[in-house]
Amino acid sequence: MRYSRAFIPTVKEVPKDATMPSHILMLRAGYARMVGAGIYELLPLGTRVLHKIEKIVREEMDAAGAQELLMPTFLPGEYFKESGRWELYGPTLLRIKDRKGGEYHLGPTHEEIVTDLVRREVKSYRQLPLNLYQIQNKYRDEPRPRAGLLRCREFIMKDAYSFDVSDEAALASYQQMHDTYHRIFQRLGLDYRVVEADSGAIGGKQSAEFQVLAQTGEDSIVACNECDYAANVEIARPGPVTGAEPDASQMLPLERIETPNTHTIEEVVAFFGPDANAAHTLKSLVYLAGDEIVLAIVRGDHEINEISLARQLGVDEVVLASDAAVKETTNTEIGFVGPVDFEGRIIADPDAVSVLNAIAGAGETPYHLKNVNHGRDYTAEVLSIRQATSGDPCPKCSGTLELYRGIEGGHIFVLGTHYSDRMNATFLDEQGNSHPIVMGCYGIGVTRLIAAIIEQHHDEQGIRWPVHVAPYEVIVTPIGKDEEPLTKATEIYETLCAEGVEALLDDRSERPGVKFKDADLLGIPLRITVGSRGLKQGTVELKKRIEAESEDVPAVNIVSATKAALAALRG
RNA sequence: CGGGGCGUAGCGCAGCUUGGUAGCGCGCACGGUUCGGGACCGUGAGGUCGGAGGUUCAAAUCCUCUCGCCCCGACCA
Repeated sequence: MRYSRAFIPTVKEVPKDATMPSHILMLRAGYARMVGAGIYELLPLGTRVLHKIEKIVREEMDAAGAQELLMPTFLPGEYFKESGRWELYGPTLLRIKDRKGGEYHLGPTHEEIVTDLVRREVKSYRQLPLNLYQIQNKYRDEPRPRAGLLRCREFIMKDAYSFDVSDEAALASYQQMHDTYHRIFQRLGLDYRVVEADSGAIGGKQSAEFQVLAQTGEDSIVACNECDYAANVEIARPGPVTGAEPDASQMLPLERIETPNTHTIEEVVAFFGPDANAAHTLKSLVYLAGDEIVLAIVRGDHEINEISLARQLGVDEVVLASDAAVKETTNTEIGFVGPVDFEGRIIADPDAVSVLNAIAGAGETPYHLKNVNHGRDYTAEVLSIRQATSGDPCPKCSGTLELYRGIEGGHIFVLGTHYSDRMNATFLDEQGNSHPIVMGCYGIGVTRLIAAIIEQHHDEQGIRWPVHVAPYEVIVTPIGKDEEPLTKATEIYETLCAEGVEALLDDRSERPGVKFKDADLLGIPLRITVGSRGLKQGTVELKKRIEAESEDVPAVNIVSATKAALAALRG
């Protein structure tokens, strides 16, 4: 491709609405443009990267025996009604009425549609196992789209569905996808962790997330520094903690202290001065669990795990009470709620119970209590309800957990017969007996991965694509106003193209600085600079985007040197 | 949905407090000088000031409503 004819609208200034590196760079380097909140255009460069990722995904899926198909995105509502997700999905489902008033929606994921296909076409165990996948646009009216391509309302997903005759066979399919995903994520050049995760609204028994490590990620995960344990903090449990009751002989008398304007743990700690720290305080949160009001207590430096709390209380979810509700039920402003004299159910984390002479809200505005002790001043049901965090013991070995931020790039599930039961998808076994088909589903956020790769591969100057996904492998940059560099660069470019190298020729009549800046911004892995200075010695320069220094190469050898450098980058 | 912020030329912004000719930088077009890390000079094109209503002789500016976008939270494969 000749740059002078390419549609690569780069921008010098940082777009106002972008804050994350991948978002900023995709806009600045001309890979994408926004059309609406969570709705993006992929420009030619972005589309080339998309196709590179899709190619890797297809190769690995096909190698695993999965078969690609294409289902519609515009769907009659009946299938989601059949499974119950027409209601369950709520406002996230983008609903449409046709001219006759019929109810339709755009597909957020396709368990129902593929299950319908399979129940119509698959009747016998002889037709199983089966793994069907597609790569297409998905639609979810997210409550809060954000960060460019990381969370969109329209996005491209690879979704695969496996169908098996038994739980054991389904687990084998799941394991195969697990392995396939490892190969895909490795080929994409990503640093990632496979973590245990909550299976959420999709319904299912077992699931694992492929989390791309990035400080800007939305998800928090913990991973052991010694074994392979890793989990989303949504479900991670810290390893054994003592939960020891404080030593009664060291308890100090309770003190009530006026503490105006201390609504957060930080403010409380600041108020009590240098001796206080968050681990010495109790965080009290009022939750609605079904019809019941529950006070949940964790240590001030810990975060509560709402999923864990809900499960142990035996409810679907717990909802943090609104400011008004807290005031109504406790007669206390947010920030001053506490366990002492609280009338109602109190659940406390073991680490909170162990705190000796803690600082806690007094249950009265604007006071806090000093020297609060479990057993003496309040009594709680002790349940592990906090999120795991850095420094916690590993639940599986003697190692220590580390906290990471991650971007959910893929998620695989064992679904069991959740959908096949509801939709009556069955097969006949050797004896002619009917059984529900056992399913699994496997997603990869393809457009999200474009952003995730950039989050891991960039510097101050721009993107640094791994070769396997770069829109072009080489950019040939003639420098200077003379004819020779352009002539020579064109010759090199044409030879590279003929040899199957994906090359971009910067034939624009721009000054060198502009071309270098753009080349770095675009993130092309290799740059060949052709200038009259070098040509006098018969050399051109070869530079890797990920290295600071360039290398002089005799012009006659540049094609083979380029191919060698590409091979080295491919690893 | 709760909290905060922002909508003025393609992009980034000033102007608004105190109503009175719509500005700057980048980009774009043309001419000239330049040419190894986002050059310089000159000329020029380009704006219903997000939208609607109101106050006023007069609204980018004041008031009301509304739409959109971003961030934090809630929520969410």
